[in-house]
Amino acid sequence: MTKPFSTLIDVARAAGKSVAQTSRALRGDPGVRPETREHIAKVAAQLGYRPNLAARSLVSSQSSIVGILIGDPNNPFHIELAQCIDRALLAAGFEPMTTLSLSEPGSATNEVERLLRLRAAGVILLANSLTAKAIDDIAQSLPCVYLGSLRVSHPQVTAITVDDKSGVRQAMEHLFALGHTRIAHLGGGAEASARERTKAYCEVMKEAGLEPNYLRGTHDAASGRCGVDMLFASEQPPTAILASNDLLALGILDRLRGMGLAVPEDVSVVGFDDIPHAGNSVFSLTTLRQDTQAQAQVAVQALQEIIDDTAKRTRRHVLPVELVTRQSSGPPKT
Amino acid sequence: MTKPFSTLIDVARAAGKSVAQTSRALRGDPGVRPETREHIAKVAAQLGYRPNLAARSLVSSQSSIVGILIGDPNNPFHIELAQCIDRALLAAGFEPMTTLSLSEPGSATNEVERLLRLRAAGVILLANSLTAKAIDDIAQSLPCVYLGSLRVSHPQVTAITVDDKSGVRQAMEHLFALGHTRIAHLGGGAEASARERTKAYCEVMKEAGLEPNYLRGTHDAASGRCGVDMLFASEQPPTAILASNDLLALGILDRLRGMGLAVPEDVSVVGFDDIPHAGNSVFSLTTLRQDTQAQAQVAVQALQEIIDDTAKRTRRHVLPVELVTRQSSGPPKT
DNA sequence: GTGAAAGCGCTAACAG
DNA sequence: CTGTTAGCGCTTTCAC
Repeated sequence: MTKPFSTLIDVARAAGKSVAQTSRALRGDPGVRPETREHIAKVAAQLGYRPNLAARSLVSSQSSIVGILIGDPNNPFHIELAQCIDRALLAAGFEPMTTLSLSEPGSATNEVERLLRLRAAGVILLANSLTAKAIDDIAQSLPCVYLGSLRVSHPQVTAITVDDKSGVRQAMEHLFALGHTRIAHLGGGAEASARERTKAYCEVMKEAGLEPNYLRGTHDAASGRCGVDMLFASEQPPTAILASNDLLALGILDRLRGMGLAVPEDVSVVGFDDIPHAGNSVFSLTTLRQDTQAQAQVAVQALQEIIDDTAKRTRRHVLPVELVTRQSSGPPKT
Repeated sequence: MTKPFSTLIDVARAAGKSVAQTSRALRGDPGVRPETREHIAKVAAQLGYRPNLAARSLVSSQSSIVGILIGDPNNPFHIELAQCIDRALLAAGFEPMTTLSLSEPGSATNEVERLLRLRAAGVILLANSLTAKAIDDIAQSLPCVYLGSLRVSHPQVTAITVDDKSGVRQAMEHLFALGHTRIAHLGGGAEASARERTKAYCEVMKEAGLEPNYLRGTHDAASGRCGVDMLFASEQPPTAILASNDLLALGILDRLRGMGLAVPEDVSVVGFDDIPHAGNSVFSLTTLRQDTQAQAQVAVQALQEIIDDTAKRTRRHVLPVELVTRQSSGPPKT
């Protein structure tokens, strides 16, 4: 157990070549004769040689590790997105390093600190409810791409955003077309995308000459249940509810059912994200689908550009969303 | 941007001390005068010094990175478990590195290869459906702890197992007590824990003088739906179904509802894991709760022991499960 | 094409 | 308690 790994020197010696040439050969550097390269490769394989990433990182003063900071691990949508990013990162030659334990306060800072110590190549932030200042700080200390809406006031951070406004509009027009007017909205927490959606809801309602009726909670099922209780405490309950995300919508569906209200007969519900569960026939949730693949692709490419310092002026990428109509929405009873 | 990070030498120079002493001070090594330590710490903080983990790893020839290989990222239970492990690892001074993209074939091997290049301290495998041989190979190349059942024939791998047998027995006794005799079972895929549960089901049925009636699929909702179709194609459908995990159970519930069957009036359903969704009133699933915290704790401690080479003979840890009774189980109709 | 040699930032003996 | 020094494994000039 004294020397479990063979080194470049071992390989060089065994191949009868110099370390320099061995290094070049193994890395695919052009300046090596094909037969030499092949020979070295064979010897390396034989010795079970594995490059020591730490040594490589030390000499090049940066590693290929890229952190993925998941905003909410309990949200299947974040997991799906993270998976796509993981894959895209791998394809681009990075070492993805996902962090799940972002629940504790200040852990994002801790996580970034760890990435900094690792001399990570960059970090991808998934819809974290971080303050704009915190995101700025991170972006300043290492290449960073943020997925999710971001207040326009922060142009120095590269953000991949989904078109929240258009999504909300699609959903609302769907409900209007169905004949709804008493449309309530349950919003999310501190994430900028939650704010955007709530804002868009208010806009659309006002445009239609209707009074916005909304509450803000957090992006989880519990908040959805709670929201229903509050919404239905009024004497003029809504006939449709637009949720800021699917988890919230699932909570709404759950409570509605618990109260003996039928969906969509008594109340229509629309979500946002299209998480896997949403398609279940128990829920069959009408929702707004995001293209996670595309988001991941764009995010990784944007990160690469920041790292290469070839970042274009386009520091904001907006991707479309698409309405998926299922059983949870229908015409109002009256 | 030529030198974004200050080094130990910078700190030493600024503090008027030697690198050795600076290193010791910053690491909390005993041989440093308190005031010296403080002074160095202050200077380091001032300079925004961050130890280069790569350099540290290089000289000590191993890093503190520990990989977490999630078996199925789409299973909330795995995510929850991974989160607990992440936290436990962090608390033990390791750098957790979770991998989500384990869906592709052979990716576990790739992932391990990456960890090896990183000279990772170890790896924790979450209920992967890896072959016994693959797990053995991994365990041989770096410290490894497996969470989930493992065939007894592989004593060289340290495994943290939940008491599947006792869990199944609890569930079955609950159903027996309710009056069920036509109890079917939907099993999981290649993971050893799935096999264990199916095996236990058969045992208990036979003990009760009943004929086992089961199908095996995979640990996901789709498989559950499909299983229901097959189970109810017979002229003597079951009055209760024991699912190998909650995802499967959720799929069962979903299809049952789609077929117009009431739960638990027409059919009782019991799951395994107690994922967050299981408690929703839409599902209200009777299931077997696992103590993820405890599992994580034990896993990290076991890993530590392997690394320190103080591993005891106890290479197998079995943790209890507890039946949580909810609305999805009740007496049969007849 | 190829090789020799100079470090990357840090820890761990070894001396004082 | 403190400082000097020798590498850890690798990439990278710079010669040949």
